[in-house]
Amino acid sequence: MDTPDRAAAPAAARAEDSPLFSFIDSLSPIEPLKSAYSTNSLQAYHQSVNITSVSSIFTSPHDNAQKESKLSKSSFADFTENELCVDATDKNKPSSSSSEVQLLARSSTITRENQTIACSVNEGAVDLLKGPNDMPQRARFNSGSPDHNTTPCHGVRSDLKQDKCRTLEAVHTTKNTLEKRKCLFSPVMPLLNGCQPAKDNEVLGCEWEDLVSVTSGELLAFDPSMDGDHRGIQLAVNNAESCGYLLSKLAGGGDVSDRTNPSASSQTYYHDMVMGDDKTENAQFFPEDKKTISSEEIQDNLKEESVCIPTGCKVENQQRGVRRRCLVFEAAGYSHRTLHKGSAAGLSLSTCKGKNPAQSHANPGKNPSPHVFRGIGLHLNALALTAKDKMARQDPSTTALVPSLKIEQDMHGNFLSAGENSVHPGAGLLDLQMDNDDCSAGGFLESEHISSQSSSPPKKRRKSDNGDDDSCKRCSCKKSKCLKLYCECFAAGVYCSEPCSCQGCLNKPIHEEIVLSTRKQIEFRNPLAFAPKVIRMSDAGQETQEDPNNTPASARHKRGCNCKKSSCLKKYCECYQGGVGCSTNCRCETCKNTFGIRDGVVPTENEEMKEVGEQTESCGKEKENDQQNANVDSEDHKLIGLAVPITPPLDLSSSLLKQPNFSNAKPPRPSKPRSGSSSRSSKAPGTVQSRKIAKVADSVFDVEMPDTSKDTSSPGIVKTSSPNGKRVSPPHNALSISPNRKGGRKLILKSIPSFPSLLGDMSSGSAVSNADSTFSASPLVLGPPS
DNA sequence: GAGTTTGAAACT
DNA sequence: CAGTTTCAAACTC
Repeated sequence: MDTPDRAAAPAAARAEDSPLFSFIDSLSPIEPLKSAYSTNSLQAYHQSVNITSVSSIFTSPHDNAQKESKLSKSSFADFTENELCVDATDKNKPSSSSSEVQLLARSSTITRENQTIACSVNEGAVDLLKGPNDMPQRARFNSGSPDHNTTPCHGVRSDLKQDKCRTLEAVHTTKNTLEKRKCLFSPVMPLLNGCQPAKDNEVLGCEWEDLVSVTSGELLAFDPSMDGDHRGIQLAVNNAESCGYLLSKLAGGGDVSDRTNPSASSQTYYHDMVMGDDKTENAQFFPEDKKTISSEEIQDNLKEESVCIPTGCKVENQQRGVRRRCLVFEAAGYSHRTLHKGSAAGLSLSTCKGKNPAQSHANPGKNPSPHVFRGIGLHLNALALTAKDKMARQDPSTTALVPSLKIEQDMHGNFLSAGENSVHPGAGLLDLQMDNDDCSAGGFLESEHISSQSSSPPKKRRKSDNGDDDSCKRCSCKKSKCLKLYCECFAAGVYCSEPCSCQGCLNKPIHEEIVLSTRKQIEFRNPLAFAPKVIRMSDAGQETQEDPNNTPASARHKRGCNCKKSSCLKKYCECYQGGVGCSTNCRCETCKNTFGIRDGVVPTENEEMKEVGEQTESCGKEKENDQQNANVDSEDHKLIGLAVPITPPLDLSSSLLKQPNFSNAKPPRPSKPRSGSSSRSSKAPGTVQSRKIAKVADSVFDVEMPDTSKDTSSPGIVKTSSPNGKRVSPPHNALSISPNRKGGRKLILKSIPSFPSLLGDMSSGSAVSNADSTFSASPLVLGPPS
């Protein structure tokens, strides 16, 4: 089976490529896309929107490039796999019985070429797996190469990574795709904001180049010769005008696409970015034959579980996801390769990439791009769970999935970060989180995919299959029907699966509508409900610089815990559970969180925690207001940084999409204002916190929200947060609506927006949404379910 | 494995 | 918005 497919697909792809190239150059390569879209049955409306927007806009090149790239990626992946498999001997793709095997074969073949890359990736991946949360990751990243870090591979297992990375340029393309997306966003952002063109140009140019190069690369990937073409394309793309145009179009793309949902425009955009790409990948890249094949293969994989792909229509989505993942991996590896190669041909690529990598390398913290990819800002919840899940995954296939998941995350992250990147370097922070979270996030994604795939209840998620972990445990809900946040699965945006011991569970693909509607409701009530519980700043430039170790500490619990008896030393404490130190948002009474004490609590023990250093800032000692303030600021900054990266997307989303949620979104319940441990909070929670918050808010806003947002600093925010010392800030509000909260929450808020975007992607996809974000977002965006 | 504890989530 | 109840995870035995 495979062989023929392979042959056909590659041939087609190549054929397209050359034309595509020309098209791209001329800016009129839509046809292929159409075909792809047409072929893709997924979401007709989404597609149409996407297509229209894209094609109509300029995107021809970009879109095409992106799509193509994606397609090419996927196709590459497939091809590579196939080819490799064949070459390697594993030809047995037959049933694709073992994608892994194939991968391995590939990897073996390719490995030589990309040894360096694979190694780096592997390292990162391995580390990640081991230490989802903490420093270890950083360390790994740090130790590794920033690039590696940037590579989405984190979550991915070494095997997979290697495979994919080795697989080829495909990897590179993937990465490029991400960058592209970023570029798109970034440019868009500036345009929207009317930000500096110059920077934009650079960024855009670079990014675009990357994108283009990527796309082209993807397309071309097969043929090295393509590089030259890419260059040409890149050049064309490079034009700021084009970029701006594209961006404007993208921004405005909603108009075109909007037809259905105005709010969806942004989403749509995202969809286009993600889904569209995927689709394109699938469709375009793969000729129909290929598609069918791919789907079949996927199904097979599904059976095997190695690949989590849903059957039927969903299959496409999953495939997308898979491919994305593949792409990501590929991209990561690819990028590395390119770097290593430093080939002249690579110039085009290198320039673009060069920057990214360079940035990343140069300033791990800074470089958003790389980091960005990783972290989407997905929900920590998912992270925790997912990470475990990932880990848990027994099947090798799972491993593959993991990577894919990461990829998706990365993708999302890219989107989110993209805008940010251009605007703020802070994106890196997000990335960091993502990094840490990657595993989880990836897992989450997987789970989703799986769940979707599995539409069968059992597959849902494998959080704890292995049982490794703790976090991955499955739920055992009895009364909530797994439709409340009580349910870990639901909270994580994952369908319940076999491992779950829940009763009367409605959190299954079968009840997707119910699930989505419920999600909507919950989100409506609390926009942050599905947001990550913990924000990690792993790499935040600042922190990183200070101490890699600090990372964990830097991470903060979004809402903050309200622990009374557990002293934040048990899993009852979300902060502790998330491996992060308590923040000013926490209302814990006797905080002894080893990851970082909040304030008030003296770190007798804390001292041990290196983190303390970091945290100390936050934990602070509110008592020492001044110092605290400074510290807080630092934290805030961290948070801000995180938020910032996300923000751009938000802006976009908010501006374009403006989901009802945001508007409606109320500030989530701020957790009760408990006096919180800190003496202070009880006494003058408002004052101290307010101060901090104000500062933070200011800084944040400064960074994030250039203009309007600052209003957030408005007293109102303080109020909300004040009582307990925690700040309650629903991300959503911050975004679109309100200026209510700011502070640390702002970060969250920003991140939130990202969700929607992601959702969009996911939503378009199959029933199963992605991770939390998808989940939360999807409903919002799609809105249908309710 | 059952029971208790805990704190978040949900409700009023 | 605050207080109470419900819930399921975390923990203990």
